[in-house]
Amino acid sequence: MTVSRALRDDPRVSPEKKARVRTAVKALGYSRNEAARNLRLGRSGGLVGLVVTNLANPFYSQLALGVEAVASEHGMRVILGNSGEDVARERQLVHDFASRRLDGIVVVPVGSNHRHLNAAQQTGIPVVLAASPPVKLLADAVMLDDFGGSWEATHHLIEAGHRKIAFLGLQPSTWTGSERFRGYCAALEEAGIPLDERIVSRQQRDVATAERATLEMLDQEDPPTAVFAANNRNTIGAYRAIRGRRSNIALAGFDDFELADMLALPLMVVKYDPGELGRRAAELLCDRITNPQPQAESAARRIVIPTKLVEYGLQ
Amino acid sequence: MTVSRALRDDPRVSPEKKARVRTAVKALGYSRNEAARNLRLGRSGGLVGLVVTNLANPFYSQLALGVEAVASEHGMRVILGNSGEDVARERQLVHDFASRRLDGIVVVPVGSNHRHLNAAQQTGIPVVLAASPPVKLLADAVMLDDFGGSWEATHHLIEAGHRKIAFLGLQPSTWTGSERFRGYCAALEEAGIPLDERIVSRQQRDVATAERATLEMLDQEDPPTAVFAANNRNTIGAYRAIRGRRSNIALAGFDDFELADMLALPLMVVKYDPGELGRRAAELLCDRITNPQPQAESAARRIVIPTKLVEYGLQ
DNA sequence: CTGTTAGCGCCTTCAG
DNA sequence: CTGAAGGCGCTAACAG
Repeated sequence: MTVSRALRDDPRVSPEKKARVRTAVKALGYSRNEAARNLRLGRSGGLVGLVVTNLANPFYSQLALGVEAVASEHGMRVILGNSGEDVARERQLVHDFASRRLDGIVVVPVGSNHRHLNAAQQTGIPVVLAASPPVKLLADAVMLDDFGGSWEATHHLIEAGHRKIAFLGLQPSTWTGSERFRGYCAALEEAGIPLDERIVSRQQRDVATAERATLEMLDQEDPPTAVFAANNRNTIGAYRAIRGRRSNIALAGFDDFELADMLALPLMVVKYDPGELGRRAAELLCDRITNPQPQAESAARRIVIPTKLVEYGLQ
Repeated sequence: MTVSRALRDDPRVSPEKKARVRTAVKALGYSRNEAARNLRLGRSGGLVGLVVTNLANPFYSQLALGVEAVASEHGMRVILGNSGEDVARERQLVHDFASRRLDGIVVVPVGSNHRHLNAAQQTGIPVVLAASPPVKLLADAVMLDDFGGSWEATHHLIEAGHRKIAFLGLQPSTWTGSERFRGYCAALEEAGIPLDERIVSRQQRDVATAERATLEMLDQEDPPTAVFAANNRNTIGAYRAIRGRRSNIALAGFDDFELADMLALPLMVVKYDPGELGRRAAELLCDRITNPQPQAESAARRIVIPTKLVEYGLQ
């Protein structure tokens, strides 16, 4: 008992006894069981969970770095979960995090069904979404200007004279997949260009499939003169295809990426700071953790990270 | 009690009752407190710590992904710590992990002083090093063939006729910084080429400084005809410099990276799988966790990941 | 098949 | 200033 008190620096223990405790602790190699302590104190160990779909994608690793940085500033650590684009795995991770009684969770959701997040939230754990707004859920979220960025890039291609602009995208069921396509469609519509389904492909999740999809389009009898790719995987896949075919059609893509400015063909990207996405999400989360409020009373917050169109010239 | 049993799938509970429990659990949003469970079972929370220097570098994010994957297979989660190349922060992270009683720690150490790891190990937590061997420490480690890879790349440049080959590297105090330089030196020595300190620069940790260092070399009166860069940051920095100057000197670098094969100048890289590094490290760690042995009795294990020289042609 | 007892390591509360 | 009692949420071992 006295040791317990000494270790947490209780003023009721005399300084000399504290010193004796310290030396004994060091000699015996004792260290307090934080898990038991936290159980008794009814609090969790200063841990936040982070669920991303694919850490190998620089977008997510930069986001993770941002979350880690802010969490660290608040004295918290981050538990990492990689869902690998698998909804079941995401659900499992969130459930695991909830039963570990983490202090909060940041999720970049795979799909559009967020019921499993609801369950976690019900247990009193704050949840913040990144890159996608909550569905049937009252939760804070940090998002990108998906629509605006896509619209701007497509609009720019149109202004440059293109009328046959292909779209390479993520699955329509995802928020970003849908919003970025919507931005593309809106820009076409404003210019009076009808949507041509033959040059729209929306199922690519990696570079290889994006490259294949682009090659198929290039091989059509009436190929596009430009491509808008909805994320960095699609942009890089499209670049590989275009470059491989020695084609010189224009390319624009959502997401900036390393070496984008050093490629052999000009490229336009919708740029933003993925780290900022992570930082803002972690800030919202830490705020919820330190100022817990009844869900009903406080409205869910939304933060939108702006995007910027950047043109990389010929290197 | 019955719920407790049902949840852990005890055969003594009837299937139909289990079903009732499941629905009730779902309805109430209950989830078992893993901390309390672990406390009772006398085991720790199934968490391993991972300390990396910079998650924004794809090398580390791929490594982290590998660690996460293997840890997951073993039913463990990963706590992430980004040291940001700061030794003090690394020490702090390791100490924090130790007092949280994690089941194990994977560290990519910043410096060459590993005393703080010793302290963690003393508390009975297995430690595995990645990318660098332990110093004054009995611990498992997974490493790259730093020397061999660097030797091979430099040797290849020499065989191509180069005699003035610059070296761009990490700080000499780090293991990789030292080993990769040693490989470079050995290849030069075998070819009877004296080391020219004017074209050796060993302090670059990021792309910007690497680019600057390369530019300085290119501006020398007797510039190198080739560059060997000791990691992906230096290679990309060197590429930017060379391309920016419209120079066409040869470039080789340790680490493969995305789009390396799509650049406008040919490039040679020392390729290996960073994910494999993480996976093997996590495997060693999980083995230590499941088969705990007195330190003294079991020798520290070493795994070396092979490298392969790859030439990317002109795109 | 289900309930009771006891205790994991710690801390709060109340006596000494 | 220090100790004893009780309990955080869970489960192994033993009844019933």
